[in-house]
Amino acid sequence: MSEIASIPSKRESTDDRRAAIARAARQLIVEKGVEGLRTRDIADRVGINVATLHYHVPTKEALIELVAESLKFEFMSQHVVRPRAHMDAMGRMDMEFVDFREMIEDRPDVMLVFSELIERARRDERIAVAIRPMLRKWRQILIDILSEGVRDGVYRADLDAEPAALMMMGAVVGFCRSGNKDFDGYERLVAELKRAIRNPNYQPQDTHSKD
Amino acid sequence: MSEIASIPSKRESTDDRRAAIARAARQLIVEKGVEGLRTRDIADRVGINVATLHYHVPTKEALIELVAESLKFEFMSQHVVRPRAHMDAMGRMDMEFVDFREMIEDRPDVMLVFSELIERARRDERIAVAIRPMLRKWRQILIDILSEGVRDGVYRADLDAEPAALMMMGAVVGFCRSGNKDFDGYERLVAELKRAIRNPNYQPQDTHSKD
Amino acid sequence: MSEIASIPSKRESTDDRRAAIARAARQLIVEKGVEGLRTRDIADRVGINVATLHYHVPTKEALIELVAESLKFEFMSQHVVRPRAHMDAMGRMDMEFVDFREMIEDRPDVMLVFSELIERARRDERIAVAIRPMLRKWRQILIDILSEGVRDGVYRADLDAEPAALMMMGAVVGFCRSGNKDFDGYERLVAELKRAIRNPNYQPQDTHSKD
Amino acid sequence: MSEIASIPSKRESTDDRRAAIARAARQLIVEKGVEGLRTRDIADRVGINVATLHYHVPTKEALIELVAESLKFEFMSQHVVRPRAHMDAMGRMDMEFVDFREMIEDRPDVMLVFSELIERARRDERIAVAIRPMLRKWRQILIDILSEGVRDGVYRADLDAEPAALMMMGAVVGFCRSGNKDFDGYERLVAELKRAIRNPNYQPQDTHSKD
DNA sequence: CATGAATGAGTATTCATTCAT
DNA sequence: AATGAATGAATACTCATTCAT
Repeated sequence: MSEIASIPSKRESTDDRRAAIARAARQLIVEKGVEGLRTRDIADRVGINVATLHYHVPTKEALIELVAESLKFEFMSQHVVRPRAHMDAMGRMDMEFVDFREMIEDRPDVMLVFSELIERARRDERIAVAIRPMLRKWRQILIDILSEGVRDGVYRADLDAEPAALMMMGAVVGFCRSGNKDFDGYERLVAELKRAIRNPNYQPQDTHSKD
Repeated sequence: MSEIASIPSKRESTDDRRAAIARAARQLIVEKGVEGLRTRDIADRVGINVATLHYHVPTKEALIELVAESLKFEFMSQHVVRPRAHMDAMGRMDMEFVDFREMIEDRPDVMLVFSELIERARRDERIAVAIRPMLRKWRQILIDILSEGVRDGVYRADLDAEPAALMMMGAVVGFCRSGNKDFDGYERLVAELKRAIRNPNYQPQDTHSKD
Repeated sequence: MSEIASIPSKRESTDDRRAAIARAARQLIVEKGVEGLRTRDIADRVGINVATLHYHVPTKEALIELVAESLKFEFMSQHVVRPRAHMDAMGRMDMEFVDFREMIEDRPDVMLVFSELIERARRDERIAVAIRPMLRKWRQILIDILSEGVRDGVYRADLDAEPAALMMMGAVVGFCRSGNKDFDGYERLVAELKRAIRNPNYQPQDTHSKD
Repeated sequence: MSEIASIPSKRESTDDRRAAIARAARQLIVEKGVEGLRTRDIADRVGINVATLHYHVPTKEALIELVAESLKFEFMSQHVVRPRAHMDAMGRMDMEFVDFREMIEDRPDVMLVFSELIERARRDERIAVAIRPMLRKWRQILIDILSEGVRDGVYRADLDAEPAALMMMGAVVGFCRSGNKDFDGYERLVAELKRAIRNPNYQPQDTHSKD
């Protein structure tokens, strides 16, 4: 289940090996970037021979696709775990920010690798194919929340959901890219984003909210 | 900078060569990324031998620094050209957006290369040294404008200038990174950013605004 | 042939497997040459795992020997099938040409693989050991026929059987090597070979001819 | 001009290097076959680094083409050196055999490499492109001599020049392929070939022969 | 008998960099 | 200042072979 460098664990199933390889590759991408990624290093970290690596993942291209897929899986499963249909727009947006913070705290490699792959996707169609759906889905979730929020009056009436979604994504991705580990900074950014979209005239009449 | 006006050709060509090399390198970074950058390709594009390239720029590291410097020069000179001290915050912010649009229209490589280098700066301190001042200066300019705007009442009173600046930078950089060439999209984004920070109660005709 | 009739499945399969492997190997040698021969490809074509292939044929060298043996078997059995002792030299030579034509028509791989192995035999003594007897036997058969034909006056009196045999072998092997599938060409070649050796003064109606 | 393994000879011109590489490659093909040819070995024998080898000959495919070309050059220049127009068919054919013997004695690699490439040409169109003209030219020369000889009555009237040419080529190539260094054998073969085509009724002293 | 996984020893090719001219 | 030639150190990928099950 978990081989961290030192544990040799001979003769694993391909699925387990591929998972371990994806994990090691992601770590290494964080450390050295996609350009600094070496099959040898990955094999070493997994504790297998390079040839064994190639047995499970035939080419480096396939390897990067594997990384992209592993990211996609992790990234997209997020919204499946906690059902949010019953919440209002603001609540769901809050959940987004909480989830995101959780991610950059617990699995900081996700966003860094994601950012690397975004850069690479511009020139590599195969990466683009794996990355674009993630961006698209994220954007759509935000657009949906924002649109609903505008309809319900919690967000500015003049809010244009599409660019607003891009703005939010750009803001948080930009934060992660900078390598900033300062979570206060993250909270200040989130607070500002919330103010940027909220309807200043909104009266939380029936629910009588706290703030 | 280093060439003495009276000596016309022999001595100054190094600087010319370096400029040409920087230009070619930037083009190639756009096409293939920093990771796909090859000294041979640069030399070919400049029309010189690889050995000659190394004569002018000794190592690849120095080359990337040269690129970063050339970017810095271009990026930072922007705000020097047009004096803006006399304008109000909103006007200056508008100028920012116009300048930025001009840049991505006229020299689309600037932002793409910039984005590449941001990614690289995370692992390469020498790049970081060249890149960080640019980000810092940009952020400071935005913070200044935003702070002034808040003071003058044109921007939201509850606007937190620092994260707001990051938000704006992230939004436009994110737009460029996506490789989007749709300038309508850019204008929609800019419009949304303006609404995101503006003071909804601001009376533009009135010079001394009220709450 | 080697499996004992009463034991039906378990024991005989190794021989069957080896035969199937030899067949697949020969096909692949025709397609890609000995140098392009891959154990994996053979295993795939036979429908077994590479490890299984190695169980039946331990090394690649053994594999090539197996191919050579299979060729030898096929090649040398030819002259056993039809008893020819009763025929005269010319008739037996005709049979040789007919047999050969049958072979390159029905099992075109035999000569192509043979030619590959001849080339390889020059450097690989183990292959030479398997190939040389075939060449030797073939040459001897031709020498015998030619010698008899000379004795009987059907072939030129000044014919030197040994080099003549080499000439004939070289001619037909050369034809096959070229990858030529034109059987008219083959017949023209054969006709020329026959004229090249025949005794121009031979009187066919006369059974006991003298010079 | 001549670097034989031990002489390092730094900084040669590309043409010289390519010639040396072709020479070394041919030696190695004789020793280990095309399939056993290793870029490293060639570089070692030339006395250069592998990377230097690739500088002069970019890929292995190009290397084999270079070998084929070098062969072509040597093989085809043969008939240019000594003008033979004034000779009669038999004389010219004799010259062919003498030339050929000279070749297998002085440059025994030529025919061995040639034979290797013939084998390879069946699957590699690029090699075929270099090899086929050689075969074609050789065949044409023989056909021309044979046709003239038939016309002049020195060769059999029923001789079919085309297959006869193939027969002769096959015979001598077959001789070389066998790795036979026995020149007596060669002479016996040649003698037999001559008898195989000659007109038994030809009167040499008589200039205007009769049927 | 069969197989999925593993591996050592290659193998061509790449690339930044250096050197002699 | 410029260049053709040269090179060391990598690098992804291959392949026959082995091992545990």
